[in-house]
Amino acid sequence: MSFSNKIKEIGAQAVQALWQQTVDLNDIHVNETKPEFDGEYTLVTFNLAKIARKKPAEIAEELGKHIVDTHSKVFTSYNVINGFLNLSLTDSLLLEFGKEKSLDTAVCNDNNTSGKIMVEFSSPNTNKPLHFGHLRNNFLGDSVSKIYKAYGYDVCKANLINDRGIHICKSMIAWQKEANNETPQSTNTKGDHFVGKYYVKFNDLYKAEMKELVDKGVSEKDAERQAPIFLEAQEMLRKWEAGDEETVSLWKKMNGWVYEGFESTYDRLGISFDRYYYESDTYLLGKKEVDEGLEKKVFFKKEDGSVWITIKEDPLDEKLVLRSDGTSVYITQDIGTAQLKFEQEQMQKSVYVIGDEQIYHMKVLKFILEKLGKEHAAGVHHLSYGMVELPHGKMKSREGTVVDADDMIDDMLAIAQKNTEELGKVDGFTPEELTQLYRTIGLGALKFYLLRVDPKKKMIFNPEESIDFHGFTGPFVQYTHARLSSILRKADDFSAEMDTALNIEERKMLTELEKFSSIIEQAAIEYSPALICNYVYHIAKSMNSFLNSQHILTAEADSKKALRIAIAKITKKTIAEGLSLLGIHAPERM
RNA sequence: GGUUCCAUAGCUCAGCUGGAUAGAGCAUCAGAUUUCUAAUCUGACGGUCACAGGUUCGAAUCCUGUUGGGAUCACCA
Repeated sequence: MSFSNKIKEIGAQAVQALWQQTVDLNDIHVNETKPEFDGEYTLVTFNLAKIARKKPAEIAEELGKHIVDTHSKVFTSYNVINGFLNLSLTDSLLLEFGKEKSLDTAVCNDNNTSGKIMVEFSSPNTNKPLHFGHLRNNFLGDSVSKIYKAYGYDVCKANLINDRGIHICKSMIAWQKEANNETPQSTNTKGDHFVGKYYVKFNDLYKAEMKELVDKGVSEKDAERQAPIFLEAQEMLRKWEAGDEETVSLWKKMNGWVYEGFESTYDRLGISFDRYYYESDTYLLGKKEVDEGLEKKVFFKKEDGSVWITIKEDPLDEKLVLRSDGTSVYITQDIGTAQLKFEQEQMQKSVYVIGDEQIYHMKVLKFILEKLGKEHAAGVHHLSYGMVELPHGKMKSREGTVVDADDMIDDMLAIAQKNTEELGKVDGFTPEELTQLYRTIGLGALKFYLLRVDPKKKMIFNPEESIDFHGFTGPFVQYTHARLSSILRKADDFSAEMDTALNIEERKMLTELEKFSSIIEQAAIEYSPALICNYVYHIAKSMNSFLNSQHILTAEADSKKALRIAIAKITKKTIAEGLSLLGIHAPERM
């Protein structure tokens, strides 16, 4: 149990003993003590005033005395300031923690909540390559998966490929019209970029046709629907759903190109999945669910044959679940996918990492699943995140105004290389190790940059300003890890009893390090890798400061040396494990 | 218009279920290296927490309203 929870329990027991009142653990407020006061943890007593019917200062005084008297192994002393009860932990408690965690095992192993969770993320469209915004999705999903695993869950990472629909047909049409049978191989282009090029091309053609119609006096809205190339795309979707051989084989060919491109990007990012779902498989399941829902009167059919659900009566809000021509829409396949997922994994929680522009869509999906009486509906959670925007506005693949993910990665690796070379830190590495190091640092900077911001906030990325390597960044944390590794290598296998009086710096480090597992718990509950970023940075910063004033290898006594080596070891492990929850590697040297 | 999210230092962001004098990084300025990795450390400068009310011992945090910005409300995905 974490120190903080332990103190809450002790506090509650003390209230019981002193005033014969039962308090909920949530009503015992325990904070970190502000640095200007003595102590590590502070118990807030204002809200206990009613229970104890005394002034806060008196409560704090009595509680402090009682707590320190009855738990002398945990607390050494207390002080009361303005009604705040500051408690100091005993050296022995901190030393015990230090001894236990400096053993050669993982630092975090005491979260063992059981349960199964599926995290769906990435979920790309097969008509365009990944851009910078998608990276946020991928990193978030990957990190949340890792956090839940550390939290004690059985995790299944899922990728739902949007491999069907009108947008795919658009790339196919443009390719048929313009490509003269050229392929990624013949043009030496990465498959996803190759196909993305034709998606952009379709929109160029589409726009030109629309303009022509508008010039003839057709309204813009009608022009959108009447443009011949748009009608062709619609026709192609019908053919595809009907199983037309030629269409399906073209579709397979072009999707194949895209998958190759995606795989290479995932590989570079160090991201993998346990299950892949394809909408081309699940949309039929969705139709089946819609049929069943019709029987159960959850849905209703309009005269033209389209199928709807009523979300709200007043004001009327209806949602289409099946088109009048019998083809499925986005939500149809989502209903099917949700069912398939649950049949396969029987998970309690199902997280969807999807941009916040789909909040309404996900609400509707959950609503429909509930109406259909699906037991897994309750576990559905939409982890939404804000758009990544450029200083000039949004990225739009249709218009080609995007920061491409592959280009971004290349840039980061180049910057990592440049910085390393400028600092003259390339000696002693083989060329292969250097390539690996640049990848570690470059990707570390990129992932940290995108994960450190609260997911629900939109973020602005200025491509003109490169991502920093100083301060609150991935490389800063990685550097601290490398620094500690270096010191620990020099420490060899030094061992000695570490029982010694702790100074304030040592107490501070150990107290901070102890919070790791509760940070993981909180990050899991809030689905927020940003909390891990903050914590891991905080630890790294404290450690660098610690190293500035506390000598490790030349400590004044063997016991001190042993203690500080232990602190260095725990910090190193905490950083490495924390970074790994973000999908970031911690280098031994950099 | 309905729904919903956001607004904190010049910039990018923390601030947990309300707690002590609102914190980091970047930028600017001034320092620290014969010493375990200076991709580091120490300090200075920088704030009407969008605005106005309310709740209470106590509000950046909760409630209401206002302003500004984003998203969404399709037989698109």
